[in-house]
Amino acid sequence: MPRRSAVPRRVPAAFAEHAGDRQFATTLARGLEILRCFTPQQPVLSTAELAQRTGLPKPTVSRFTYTLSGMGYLQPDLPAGRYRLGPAVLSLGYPLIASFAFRQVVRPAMEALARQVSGSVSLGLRDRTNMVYVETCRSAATSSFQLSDIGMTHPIAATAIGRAHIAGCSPAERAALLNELRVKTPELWRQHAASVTQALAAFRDKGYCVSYGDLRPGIYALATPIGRLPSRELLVLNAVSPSWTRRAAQFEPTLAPLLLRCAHAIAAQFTA
Amino acid sequence: MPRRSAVPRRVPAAFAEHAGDRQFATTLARGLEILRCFTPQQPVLSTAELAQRTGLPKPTVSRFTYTLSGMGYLQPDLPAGRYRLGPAVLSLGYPLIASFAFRQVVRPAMEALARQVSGSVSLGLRDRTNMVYVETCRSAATSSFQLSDIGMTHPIAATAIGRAHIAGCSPAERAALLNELRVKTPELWRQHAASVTQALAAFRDKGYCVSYGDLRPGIYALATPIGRLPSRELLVLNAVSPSWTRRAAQFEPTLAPLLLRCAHAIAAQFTA
DNA sequence: GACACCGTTCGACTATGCGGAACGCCAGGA
DNA sequence: TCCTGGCGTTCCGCATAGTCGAACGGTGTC
Repeated sequence: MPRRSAVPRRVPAAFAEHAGDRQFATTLARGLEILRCFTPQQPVLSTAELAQRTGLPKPTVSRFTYTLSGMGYLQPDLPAGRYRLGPAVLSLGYPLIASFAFRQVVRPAMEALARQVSGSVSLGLRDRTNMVYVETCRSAATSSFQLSDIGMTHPIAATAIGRAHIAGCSPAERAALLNELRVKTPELWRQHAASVTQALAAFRDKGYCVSYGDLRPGIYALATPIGRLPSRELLVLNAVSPSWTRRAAQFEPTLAPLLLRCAHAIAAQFTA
Repeated sequence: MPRRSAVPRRVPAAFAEHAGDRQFATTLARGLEILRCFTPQQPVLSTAELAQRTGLPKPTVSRFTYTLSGMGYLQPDLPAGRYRLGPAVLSLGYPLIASFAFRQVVRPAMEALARQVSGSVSLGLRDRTNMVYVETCRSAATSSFQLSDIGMTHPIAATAIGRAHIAGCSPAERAALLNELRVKTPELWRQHAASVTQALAAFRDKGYCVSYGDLRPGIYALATPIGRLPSRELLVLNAVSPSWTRRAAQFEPTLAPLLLRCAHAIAAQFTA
């Protein structure tokens, strides 16, 4: 009688919120979660590793890797049973990235700023509680600790670019966003709520936001909102630089004017 | 008594080949097919349009858009019931694009070539029967007919970059690839088989491949293979330019040396 | 050669996804 | 104001597509 049917489906923690949501296509979400497991640090993953990261049983992972490989989103790697992302994942983003025609135009200004700050300079958009880079320029000397590049994401609350986004929102948007951060990322919110409040106050005076190693120790960043795309999304510019810990006091005075000048240049080319 | 159960699941043509394949996760594949419907020309799609393009019934599409929106891959657009790609689609490609560190290094050489040819210059990798751009540079004056950019795909058989890929393959790889093209894209193969054969012969003499408007009338292109990435994938360089129809005879003599010089420069930085 | 680990295959079970039909909404026209 | 047509979502019974424990085969190690 202890009917085996009681085996509860091992729901990955990430989708707990959708339990009982008949509208939510679990299989689709789980499959996409496979693709999300890969990182620059772990570009090749085995079935067992994917199973561990997603919380799915091995046979399920196996079926997904089979399907995703067939569609080009994964590529089998040697030794057998290991997978890398396939070039097809880039083609998913193409229609979106092609709609950002301004990227070509503003690159020189961003490259110049990247050289000036000896770091990386990016344009980002919001995705739920994250900022996603849609364009990135790096100075030749950038330490390759974590490579900034198109598609990189950072939590809004913990970063200068995220705080600048909040600052650039309308009051209504801002209220909704802050609430979303509080509810959906309580841990990050607890850590950074104070810095966020402070950043918003500072923004009113100075026109930019900062992060002094909030995401990663020793990495300092500045950011400022630029304007709205035709699709109404808010575009934000940042400049990130390591190695200012020894002269922290010089960081803002030196770089903030450069950032703001670049932002204005970009905004000008925008409306033009 | 005409039991309704006979209702055959309306299988989208794209997955006909997987009918009865228990290993293939149809729901995942269908959901991803939704994302593939978007193009630069049609960046916003309604439920009805998605249903039409995928061949799926409206309620199914609705469930997928709900799921994909929740995950950030789609963004609801106004008026209600319309969708755009969300920034999260870019984050799927990040781990892959970050692994192409060479992009930063070779950009200047590519930009120079793009200016020289008054067109676009790209680096591409193979995805099944297509080439996918992993980096693109455009001259300022590029006619924006179809915007080359990261993630853009082109069929192998119909393009210079695809033919150059074939030329750069080992004999065993080439045999397998040509067979795959014949089987999986019979229509394209029929149209371009002769040009492919010709291109391979020409490659042995000259070291590059051409396409004189094979994909789109009036668009001429050159391409040459560069070398293997650490992951063993073959990297290929192309240069595309419109507006040479009036001086077709000048196209190759003028641009081919520039392309080859750029390719060698890139290859050098590679092995270094 | 035994063992440990891993990835895939098998198969029974049923929860999950499916999709026709109904519903509610909105815009345009009479 | 009331139709009408088109669209997107919701509903809900059905059965199929997904699930996952267990078994299997392959590989590397001691």
